[in-house]
Amino acid sequence: MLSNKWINMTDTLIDNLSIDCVIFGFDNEELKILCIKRNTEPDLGMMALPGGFVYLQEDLDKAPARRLKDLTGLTNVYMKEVGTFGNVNRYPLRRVITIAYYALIKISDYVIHAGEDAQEATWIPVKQVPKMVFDHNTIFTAALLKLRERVRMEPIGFNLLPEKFTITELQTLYEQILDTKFDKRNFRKKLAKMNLLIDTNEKQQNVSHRAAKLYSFDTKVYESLIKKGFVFDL
Amino acid sequence: MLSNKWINMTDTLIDNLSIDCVIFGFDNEELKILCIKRNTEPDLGMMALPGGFVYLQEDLDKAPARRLKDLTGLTNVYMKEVGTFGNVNRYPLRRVITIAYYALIKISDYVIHAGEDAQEATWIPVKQVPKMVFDHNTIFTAALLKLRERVRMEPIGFNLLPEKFTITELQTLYEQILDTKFDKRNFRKKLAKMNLLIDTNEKQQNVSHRAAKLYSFDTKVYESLIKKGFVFDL
DNA sequence: TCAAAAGTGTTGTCGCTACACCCATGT
DNA sequence: ACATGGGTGTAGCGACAACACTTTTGA
Repeated sequence: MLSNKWINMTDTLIDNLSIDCVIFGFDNEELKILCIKRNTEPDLGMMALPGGFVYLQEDLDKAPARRLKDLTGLTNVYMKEVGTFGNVNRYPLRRVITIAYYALIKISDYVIHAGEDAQEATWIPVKQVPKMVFDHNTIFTAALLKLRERVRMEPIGFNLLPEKFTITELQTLYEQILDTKFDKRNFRKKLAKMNLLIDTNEKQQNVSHRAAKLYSFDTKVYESLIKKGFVFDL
Repeated sequence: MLSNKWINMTDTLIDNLSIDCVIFGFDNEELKILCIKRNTEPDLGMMALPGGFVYLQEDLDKAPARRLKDLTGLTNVYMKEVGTFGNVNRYPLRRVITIAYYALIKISDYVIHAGEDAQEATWIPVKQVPKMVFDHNTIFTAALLKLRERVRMEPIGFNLLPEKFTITELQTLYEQILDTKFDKRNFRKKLAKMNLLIDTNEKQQNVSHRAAKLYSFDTKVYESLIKKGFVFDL
């Protein structure tokens, strides 16, 4: 056991080890990630993934959760490791390796909590991500690949959609993530077989066409599907 | 760009960042990993995964390759990242986070090069892995899960089998990795459809039963299968 | 001639894909 | 009434699992 009896190390940052977050969100049209403008040197003002350093007395996976909370106000967010990026010269000032994570959040939740962070954070469609600092484009690409891989193993839509959503929204989400098109009828059939959706008996409001039914996820079924390593091929 | 013009940093180790390797091998009967007895404190003499620290001037993924070469004499080995292990107290002396990798090697190759390393390295069946130091059992379990996941995406058998092998050996390998049994006929049928095997026109020697044909992998087909993200479900 | 593993086909079931029309709602 | 997306069923095909016997070889 480490002890901080003699020296208070709680606020000490490890300066050769950082974390970066690829935060995915879905606005019912496009899959997006949250980018910031750097407010420190080097490359002040350039676009970047939100990231930061790890405290000496902080478990590694707590660091991205902390960063995410600072930025969005959200806690208990779905978050997975993407991988490690450790080329010698990836960071210009000194040797820093970074651990990348991706997070899935509901944009609607984020909107409520926005503005707590001073940095300009913006949602950028994954198909229009600009040149970012350091190796952040590489990290982003790796994160998107991981998401595509994972989406077949776990019913991830759960984390990106609002509490109540239409089946078309769910289908659009999967089409955006996997960059494909699905047949509407087949999609609904497969989904139906999973017993994953609960009919809320509500409908869309104020749409200029037939209003779609709103559904929510059945958390129980969701948990058990994950547990048995279900393959979620849509 | 970092410069080592003024200080020679080539031999400087980063002391809060280590790598650990889960090295898988297959002896035509069981799936095994290579473990060592620690020859340094702490926990001298206990079983551990081979690992080490990273040089300041070394790309992160070069470190496990270097460690593997020191231990086995092998280069150009199939190697993938497992993940990062960074709990505050995982290493007793100080805060060290570790990046774990898994490697797939042909045991037959290893035997030839054995003995170059002073540490006692032993092959241990994955079903009989003992208590190891620190969080190495957690790392091993994560690596095995990754391997099981990956084995469905890439024809990994390639890396674990000798140049020439029988179909039964290949089947046994997959059964060992996934901890299941397959039907012999169905296994062979699916395999045949992939065009992945080349008949070497040779047979087993000195077996006290009907000798099996020896096959080798068709590297071309293998590459193209990987490229198109083939799902290798057996 | 026995033991031990190699090798080989068929059948039923299930899941997948492809495909086109009517329905509800707001303007 | 029209424009817009919501919602529904069927048929053919291919993939998969289950299943048992004959062949080769060495002892």
